[in-house]
Amino acid sequence: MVKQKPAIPKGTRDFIPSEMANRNYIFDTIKKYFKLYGFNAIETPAMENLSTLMGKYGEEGDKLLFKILNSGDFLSKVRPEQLQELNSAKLTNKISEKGLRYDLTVPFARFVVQHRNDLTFPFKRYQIQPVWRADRPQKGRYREFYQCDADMIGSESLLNEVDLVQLTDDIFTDFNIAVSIKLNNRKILSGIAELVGELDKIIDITVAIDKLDKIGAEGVNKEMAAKGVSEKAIEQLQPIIHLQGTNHEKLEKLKELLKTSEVGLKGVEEMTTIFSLLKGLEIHNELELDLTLARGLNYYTGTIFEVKAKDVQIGSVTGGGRYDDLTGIFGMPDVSGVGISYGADRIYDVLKELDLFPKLKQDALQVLFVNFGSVEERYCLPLIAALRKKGVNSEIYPESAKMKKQMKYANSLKVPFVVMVGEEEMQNQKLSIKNMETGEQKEMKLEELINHFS
RNA sequence: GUGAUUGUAGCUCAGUAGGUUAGAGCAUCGGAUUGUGGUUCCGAGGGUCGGGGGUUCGAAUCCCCUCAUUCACCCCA
Repeated sequence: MVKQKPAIPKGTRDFIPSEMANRNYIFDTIKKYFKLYGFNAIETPAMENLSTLMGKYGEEGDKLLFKILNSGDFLSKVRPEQLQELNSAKLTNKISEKGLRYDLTVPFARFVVQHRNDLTFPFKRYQIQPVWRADRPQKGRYREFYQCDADMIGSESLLNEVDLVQLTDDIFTDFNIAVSIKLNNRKILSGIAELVGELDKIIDITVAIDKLDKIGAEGVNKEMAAKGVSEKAIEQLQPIIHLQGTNHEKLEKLKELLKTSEVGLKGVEEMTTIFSLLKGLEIHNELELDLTLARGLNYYTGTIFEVKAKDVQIGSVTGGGRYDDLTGIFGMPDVSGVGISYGADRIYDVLKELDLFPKLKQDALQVLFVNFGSVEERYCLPLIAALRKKGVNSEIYPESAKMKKQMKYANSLKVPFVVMVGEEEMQNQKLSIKNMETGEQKEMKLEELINHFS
């Protein structure tokens, strides 16, 4: 037999118990706040019909979808000349009709339309599940990762945006991660594009402006020119690229700059409202209107969010925004929603790098019974059952192995107490109990041991 | 998709001006110690040197191809 090297697909990971404890800490914390803000849990399947997923994430996103081969003889419906053509895109349509979900928002939109009769609007849901992207993995980027989404749908109120900012602030404050919460508005971006007469280049412009920190103003201008943005437009964009000051000051200037654009002004108005509402609240993290924030996902139409950890070099840990008509394509038009997605895996990386995981209390094994043989086993089983009934995690070592081996096992599992019941203890109706931390050993009755844990 | 990086034991890595049977630490198993762990000492098992081809008397080491890895860009959580 050929030995096979154990391996898992690129960009995926296993989690050992100690890592799971930390991951659960993240999920539990996020879940706690989701509930606190009135969101209810739902789940959707790992796979969706490709027709549901395709075309929602932009050209790049479509490429990154994991597609599932049809079951059975998937080539039976393909004509030989179609195979000859060697056109992957065309052939894919014939042999694959399902794919792994790319995010939780689009499946959620599908879910809302499909279950509209069972839901009360405005509807608030949270969803913590893995998503898959056929990206090239690198630091903080995985092919399978968990998103923790909170969305509200069926309400245009900007109170929802304010709520999501507060939620985000609460969550990262709890994690003790200093973050910068960046806000922008697609309407403002549209207004800017309209202003300079390059409506179709809006994505190119924002992507270029997004690189301001990295390549400088001159680099940004060069990139825009390379993408075919006219010289005049670039000239007009300069005051926007160099926009500075407080959020309030920026909005005031934008109001002036965008006075000829209806959409633009609407966006400025929305952001002004949001910032003004937030002003009356206690927010612990940095809050910034960031015009360079673009977000590639196609479906955003209003406010967009992004959260970056201040002390760790990693992609954004959270992102989201408002989508005015994501449900329209599934047959339920004019329903606005807004949502946000926390990247559990990146939050994990940040917490780990900053060494911020709390010392978790031991919820694993608390008591191990040493196994001395078949007579002793029989004697111990009811004692263990009694301990378990009292909620004490206990077990007996499954074989009557050497004492040293059993103690070593207890030690590596960090079991706080080891119970020894041999001939002598059975006669005295007592248990020898060793405290593995101090090394102390005492004789006591079962009740005394139980009391120790209550 | 583009550009780099690295591939040697289960894990982390030494070892290259080409030269006998390829090493260490950790982990595992056994013993010192047949009812006492985390310290110590002794010992054992475990390797197609990522794969294929080439150069050479001789390749982990040099050359070519290939696969994988990690990182950056793009994009994103």
